[in-house]
Amino acid sequence: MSVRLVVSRQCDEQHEKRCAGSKNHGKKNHLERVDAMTARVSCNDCSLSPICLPLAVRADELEQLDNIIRRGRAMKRGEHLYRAADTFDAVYAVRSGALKTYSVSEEGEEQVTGFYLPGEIVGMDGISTARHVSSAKALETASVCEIPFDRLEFLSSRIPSLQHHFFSLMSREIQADRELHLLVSKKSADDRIAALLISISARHKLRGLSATTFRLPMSRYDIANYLGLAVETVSRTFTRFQQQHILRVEGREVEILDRGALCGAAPREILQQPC
Amino acid sequence: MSVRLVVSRQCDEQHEKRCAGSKNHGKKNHLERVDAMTARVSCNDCSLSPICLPLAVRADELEQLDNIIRRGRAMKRGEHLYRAADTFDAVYAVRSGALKTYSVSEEGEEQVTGFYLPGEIVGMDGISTARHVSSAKALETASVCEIPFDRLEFLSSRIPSLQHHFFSLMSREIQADRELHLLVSKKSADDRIAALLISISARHKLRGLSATTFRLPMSRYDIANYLGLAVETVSRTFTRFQQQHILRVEGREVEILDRGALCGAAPREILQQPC
DNA sequence: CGGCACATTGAGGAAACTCAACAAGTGTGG
DNA sequence: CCACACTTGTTGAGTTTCCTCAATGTGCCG
Repeated sequence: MSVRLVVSRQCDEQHEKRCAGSKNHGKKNHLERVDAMTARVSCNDCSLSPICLPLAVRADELEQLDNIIRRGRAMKRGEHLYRAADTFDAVYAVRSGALKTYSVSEEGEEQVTGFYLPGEIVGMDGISTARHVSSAKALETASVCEIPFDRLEFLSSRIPSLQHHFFSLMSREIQADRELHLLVSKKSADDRIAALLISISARHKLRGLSATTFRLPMSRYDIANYLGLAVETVSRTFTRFQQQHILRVEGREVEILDRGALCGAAPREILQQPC
Repeated sequence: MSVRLVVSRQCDEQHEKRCAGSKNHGKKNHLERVDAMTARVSCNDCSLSPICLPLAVRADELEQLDNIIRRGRAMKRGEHLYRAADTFDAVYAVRSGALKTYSVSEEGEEQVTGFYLPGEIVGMDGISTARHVSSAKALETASVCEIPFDRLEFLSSRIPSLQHHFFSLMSREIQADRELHLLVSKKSADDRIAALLISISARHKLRGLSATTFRLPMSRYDIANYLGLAVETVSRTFTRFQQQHILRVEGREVEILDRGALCGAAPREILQQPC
């Protein structure tokens, strides 16, 4: 039942077309060198496969999926994966590192719309417009797998479970947005920050990492922006949580000392899971 | 200050080329005439077809779609279409009237997550969990067409344009949520209310109804809840808009007197189109 | 007509914002 | 290797927007 996957297949024609149109064209070669190891790992050998796209397909179908994916594009901190108004032709699975998505209003104010950790899919908001409506930026050194959307659609119509999984992913994205809506429109600053911490904690845990100790990939500004708060409020809340022995915070390093208190502050429906 | 909020969750006119095939015969003011006959009208004869699901399929495929749809379920004001935790097995196209969706937090507080007008699709948030995560309730006398989701998935894998349209719909839902996020987390009460009014106005216009004079299907409480405000704030804002001759308000009847002021007081690029 | 949900208006208070200053960490170039 | 600019984060003081509480008005339905 196991399928051996060809490591290479890096440059099929779709890929070339895409590269040609990409603004980041110039960086490609450099980046592929940088990440030579991870770039070549097939889905089959990827540790993220249980929580990433491959979970939706049977082993014997995985090769088809594997073939359309361009793996391991490396990104440096601050680099853009795509920008608002870029043509949409792919979605991306985060392989390592972390990204944020954001849009910019006409006055130039930024709105952070999401944070993405390994195994999560970025870029689904551009489907309807054929252009990205937001931008995606690496919060730290990261790498992503590119999944050309037209091919994914084609494959989806052949593999029902993949189609379903993709509907499912988008549905989950909607759910998450609704929970965020509740958070931002009804909850206090404390609740919002607690909820974000718990969410990140849970996502770390899902990846087999510590649920209590982790490094926040984003700045206070990003947190504040995402949650609809002022930076100062975020900072003060962290300080207070620390005084109350709920957290230990040192810059971006966080240790959750009293999960119960956090959960109490943050309603649990935000987490989709018991605290 | 500026806000972005989509004109319509699902049915703006910038659709894929695929929709070119659908004929739009007489899309007049049918929406207001809720006659008993509507229950039996096939998609083919439905005045909403240019902005509803049928726009995604060719004429010769429409019959297949038509066959899986259970049409014209009538609902009375306050009646539920589904409730959170109900098993998810269908999505619904609003045929007439209006619905709201909402979830209830553990503390029992309600969070209104969306308003749905004729031609829009409700219920897509339940796909990933196989259960609805929110409830949908009629704001007034309404009727909906039920679309069993497993059949829709099956059909989607046969009709690429339908699959794409559905991805597109969900993507648009995500976009709308992101814009709402910006609105709620960054904008003033004035801006939020202005943006909602403009959104509803635009959606009415798209349906061939007046963009300046319309009746809000939802209560002040729902508006406040949706926008993350107190009812009193909504009320006061309406009053002030009226004093400033931006609106004429009489209960739920609204007339937009100064669209420019609305757009400026809240934003012009809400619409991705001139205001 | 009363009962009830919905809506408006006023007064006072509080959570979070803005402004401002400062501290610490990061990177760049001389 | 240090000086300097710059970004990021923290803390304080005063202000503002919006919320809460409370009272009253209005329309609808049995």
